[in-house]
Parts: sequence; structure tokens; C-alpha cells
Amino acid sequence: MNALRAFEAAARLGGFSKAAEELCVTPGAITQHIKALEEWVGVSLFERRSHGVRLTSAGQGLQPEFTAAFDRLGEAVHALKDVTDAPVVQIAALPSVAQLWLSSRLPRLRAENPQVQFSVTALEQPPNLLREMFDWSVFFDLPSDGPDEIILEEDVIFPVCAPEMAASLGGVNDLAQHTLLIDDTWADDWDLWAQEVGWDRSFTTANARFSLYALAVEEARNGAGVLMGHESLVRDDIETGRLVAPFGGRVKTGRALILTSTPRRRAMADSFVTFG
Amino acid sequence: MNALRAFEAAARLGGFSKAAEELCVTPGAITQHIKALEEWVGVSLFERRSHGVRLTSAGQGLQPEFTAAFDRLGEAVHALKDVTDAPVVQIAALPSVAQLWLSSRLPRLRAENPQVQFSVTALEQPPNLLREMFDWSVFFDLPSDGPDEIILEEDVIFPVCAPEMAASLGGVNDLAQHTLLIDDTWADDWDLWAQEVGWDRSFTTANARFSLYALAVEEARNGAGVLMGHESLVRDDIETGRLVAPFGGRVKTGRALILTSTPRRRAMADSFVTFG
DNA sequence: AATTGAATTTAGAAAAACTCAACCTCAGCC
DNA sequence: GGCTGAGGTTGAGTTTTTCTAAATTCAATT
Repeated sequence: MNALRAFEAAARLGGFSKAAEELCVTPGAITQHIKALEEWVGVSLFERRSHGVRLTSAGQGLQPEFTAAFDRLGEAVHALKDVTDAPVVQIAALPSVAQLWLSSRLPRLRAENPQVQFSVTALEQPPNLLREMFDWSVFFDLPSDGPDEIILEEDVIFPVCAPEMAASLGGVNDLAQHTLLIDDTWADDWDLWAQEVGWDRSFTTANARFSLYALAVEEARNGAGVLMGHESLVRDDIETGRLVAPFGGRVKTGRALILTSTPRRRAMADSFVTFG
Repeated sequence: MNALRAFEAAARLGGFSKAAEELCVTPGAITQHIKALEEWVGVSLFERRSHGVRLTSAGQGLQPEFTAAFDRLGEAVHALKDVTDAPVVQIAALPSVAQLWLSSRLPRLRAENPQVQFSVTALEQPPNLLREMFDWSVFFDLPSDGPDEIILEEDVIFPVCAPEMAASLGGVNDLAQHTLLIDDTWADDWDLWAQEVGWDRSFTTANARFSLYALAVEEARNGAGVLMGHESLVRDDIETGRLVAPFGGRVKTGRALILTSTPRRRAMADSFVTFG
């Protein structure tokens, strides 16, 4: 029966590796499930191509059926977790969002909903709320104006650094003298920004890379270099003066900080966004 | 995830043993699944009582959700088995019905649908067509005029025996001189009939019991005794003269031979019943 | 020709599920 | 008041399923 889940995930996501990731197993496991399923039915569900698989027409017809069925089951499981007396809101968010955006807002959220138990889990990728045991997700993504989405703020980026360092940054070209702090998951922020403001990044000097954005922010506060700041994540630091934006150069990435909620927690999400 | 199926089955059928039977496992397995589920949710789903379990209110609310979800999944699986090119009709029937009623009708059914592959499986209990891989089921049951049911014939019973034996059976009371052939699964047929025709069965002599009705019919043909005949199952033998009904005494059991079909095979079922 | 991305293939390991058999626990019953 | 029986529980041991790891294939790309 796990084979059915494997098929559904692979069909929906368009690849065995992606399905493997969603189901937290190795691609080999998916291969085995699909093979077993194809043998059982006697029809091949996927066309094997050199770079990945493509659904056969048979598979294409089946996919919506299974997706709908598992969504239904996901709902039932949500309902199951919901019978417990103390309401729970499980929030999934990027590590950086969790530390730099959510953490300052959680106290108020808790104060306004004292009977609710909030818990936050850091994830690199937004989970499928219909399937995973999360109620809210907060991630940067391209807005798709689905009804489940609440756009919190546009993603705007600009360089930030410690106040002491700002003095030595008269213009964009002075950046060449400084270390650029780079977050691994947003490694191309600087490229995007450079292109928008017309700066030739090839003159850049040393870089320092971080696997956690919050760590890079910490280093920027300490004066270790210049960080590409995401407005929503550095606002607090700018307001308190720990960081400054030495030049303008506000650039929209096209993405946005988006809160997605399961239907059952939508009302709470709306009130959080409205009053928070 | 099997725990969810265990819960659904136990909730729908109202007992762990019944759920175990449906899922082809031992009751212990169900207990373990439910326990794990209750631990995970933190809420007890069943109230344990001395003679079985009863759903708690929490469990009651959840049951329809899960039943619907698994029904949906069952549909998807049916669709999956249906993508194969040669259409298949899997028929589930009582062993006796399969041998004595279906077998004489299958040739015509096959002739009228040459492209369809029919296969018959003998079961003691009617399967849940939404879950199991069967398309039709043919069983004796109480009519419930659900829309999926097609009533084939009323269940009428009366004693039958070999022609040679009929001569020595002038009246009901002569039955005491003969061996009664009894099928295990319909052991109370004789009691029911005796009550209806006002015969005192306590004078009965030897009995011979069979686990398969078809075997009992075979023995009746051989003159081994008097069998309680189900009209639909002995009609062929009576028409060909291999068996005779020595007295009248036609008694309705209240049940009927019922064909149930999945929606996707309903049209074929209708044509089978109409022209068959 | 080397590289890359994605799927496949195995054997072996880990985890889940199941069975078995003994035991419990009430309700109803002589 | 002690039996009986239906139905559920328990825990150890076993079977089955599922997963992983690492080597391998395959074809498109560099």
C-alpha cells in the first residue's frame, strides 16, 4: 500500500527523486515500489527517459484520482490530530524566517491565544500542508494567489552592515574592499542585486559563506562584512541600529514571504496577520 | 499507516475481531494498531467494555471521515486495475453459488462478452466491493434494496432427493426413515423448514453433514439421503431429473440470491440479469 | 570523451507487522 | 457463587516488508 503513496508522490511531483524526498526515503525505494505496482497492474505507469521519468497516459489518468484520495486521507488524519483538547498550531518555516521573523512575533501570538500550543519547526522546503502534520508554513516563494496563501511582505533585498563599517562605504564600488557575507541557500542574491543596480560583481574580494542566514546576520552585526539583507529579516536590526543599509539599492526579488495555512487554522492565521 | 486502516475497519464494523477478519489478520494485530494510534493522538478512540468495544465520541466523529477517505482510495485502486487493456470482471460468490448457479450461466456470459475476462472466487462472506478487488458478488442475503443490489431470485427451500428414493417418501413423516443431508453453513435450514410445515424434527434419524453444499447435492443425487434444496441451486438437477422434490412444502427463507456490482460493472451486470 | 542528472539494481540491514498462546474481564447463567 | 464464553489484551518471537548503500546504467550535455 506504500506503493500507492509512492506512485502518487512521483506522479504529482514528476520524478522519483522528488517523491523520495517527500516521503523521506531513498530513490531506490521509490523505484522498487513503482516497479511492484507496475507488475501488479500489468501496465507501465512511467516512461523512463534519460533525465527522469514521464507519466504514461495510463499514469496521467490515474494521478488525479490518487492525489484526491490521499488528500482526503490527509484531511482525516488532520481531523484525528485535532480531537485532542488543547488546540495545537504547528508552524513550518525556513530556519532564517523562524529565527529572524517569527521569533519576535511569537510572544504576541501566544499572548493573544493563551489556550493554543504553538510549535515551530525549521525546514528547508515548504511542506505539503495537506499531507504533513503542519498547520502553517512561512516561506519565501513566488506568489501564486492561491486562496490558501497570505502574502506577508514582498521580498526586498539590499546590502546591510554594522554601523561602524558603513562609514567606509561611500558608494557601491567600495564594496570591493569588503568581505561579502553569503548565505548558501540564497547564494545568488548578490548576483541579482548586482545586476539590478548595475554593479560589476567580478571585482569582488573575499567571501564568507554560511549555511544559516541567521548566522550571517550575526556576523554582519559583528562587523565581519557586508550581507545581502532581506528586509523582512533585518528590519528589527535596522530599527534597533545594530545594522544599517549603507546605500539605497532596494531590489525586489519577485518572491514574497508567504504564510500558508490549512483551512482549519485559517481564521487564526488571518487574525495573526491582521493584528500582528 | 496500517493503523488508520485498522481504526477505520474497527470503527465501521464495530469490533476488533470483525476488523481483524476483514483485514485478514489476528485480533491482536488490531489491538496493537489501535493502541499505537491512541497513543499517537493522545485520545482514546474506543471504550473497552466487557463484550467488545464501543467508539468514544471522538472516534465516532472520526469514523465517517476515514471511511470516506478509504472508499475514495479504493475507487482509485479500482481505476488502477482498470487501465489494463483486457477488461476483467472478478466475481466473488459462495462456493455453492459458484458451482451450482454461476457455472451454468458463465458460458453464455462469456459468449456475450468475448473480450472480457471473467474469473470466479469462492468466498464464505460477501466482500466489501469498495475495498476488495472484486467487481461482482453473488450471495444469499437479506434484501436491503440498496441501489447496488440486483435481486436475482428469492431463496426458496424444499426437500429434494434422488428419484429412486422419492417412491419411499409418501409424506413428510416418512422423512424419519431417511438420512438428512445437512450443509454446515446452512445448518438450520431443516429447522426453519420443519417449523414452517409443522413437522416435528425431533424424530429425525441419522444426519450427514457437509462443509460444501455442492458435495451434499452430489450425495443427494447418489441417493445418500434427503437434502434441503435451495431452489436456485437445485433447479438444474430437477429439470434434468437427477433430483426430485418428493413433497411440496416450498418455504421462503426471507433471504434472496443477490448480485452486487461495483458502479463500473453495473451495466454489464444489468445485461447479464436481463438476458441471462 | 568526460560529465552530469536521474533511475536502477543488488544484497544486506532495519523496521514494521503479524502470529501465537496464555491471560484478562466482565455479563449472563445455571 | 462459581462457570462459561465472547471479545479484547499482552508480550515474546517470527515473518514480511521496506529501506539503505553503493555500484551501475543510460543518454543527453559539455
